[in-house]
Amino acid sequence: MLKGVLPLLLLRLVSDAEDYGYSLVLRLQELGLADLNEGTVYPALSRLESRGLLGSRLVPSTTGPARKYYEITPAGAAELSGGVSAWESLARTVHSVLSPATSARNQR
Amino acid sequence: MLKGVLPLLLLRLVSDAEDYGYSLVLRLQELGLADLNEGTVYPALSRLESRGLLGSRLVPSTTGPARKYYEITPAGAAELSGGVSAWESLARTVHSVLSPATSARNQR
DNA sequence: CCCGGTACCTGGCAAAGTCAAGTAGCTGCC
DNA sequence: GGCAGCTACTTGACTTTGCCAGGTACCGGG
Repeated sequence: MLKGVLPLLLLRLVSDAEDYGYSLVLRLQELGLADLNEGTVYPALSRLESRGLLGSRLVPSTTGPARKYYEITPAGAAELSGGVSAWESLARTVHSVLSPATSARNQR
Repeated sequence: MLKGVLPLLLLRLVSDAEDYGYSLVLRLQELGLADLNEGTVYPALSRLESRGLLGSRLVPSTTGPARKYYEITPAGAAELSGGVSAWESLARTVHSVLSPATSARNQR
């Protein structure tokens, strides 16, 4: 399970430069999320769009059907930055619990 | 959302020393998971027990109803160690995607 | 002309967390 | 004695979200 960070990852990738679903799937797979499925990503993108965090436009491709490029909206950027801090905070907490005394001791 | 790390946190806390649900809720809240609810923790503990990762016994208390103490099983310990590496791997991946743009300035 | 790669969508499912409420033992206060 | 309030666990309905499977469709090459 991706534990709900997927939307965050998508926002982040798209915030660099607009991109389309299929490409995002491939990028995430290469980043180490090998068993990530299209059936997971596309709905996630749709949700983000319907929440107004992403915008999209169709662009014809010469190598296949039209691609749906997504770009981040201001609301999406806000969500992203809030989400990143939430994630960092959670990750720190989890790490401090999971890792034995060595690091748990001088964590804040 | 705690996104699936909760079982891991519980296994970890219990692996230190056996403990009961209510106490675990309080400990996790103090660790920074303030909006964590009993309704989240108790079912999570039950699931872990039904999967054979935790064992339990009832112990009468002088300050209220009997407490259900959980202790980790060998299977639970295995699950824990596997889960920790999975988490750390995921965390690393997520961090590497998220970090680049969120300038290093508001890191810890 | 069909196959394989590109590209998207959908519906049904299951796991896990949230919310809300309920049950019940215990202490202390009036 | 009764009630408030803390302790402690349980349960049910609901929602999100990821997983799986399948479907549609455009394209180039053998």
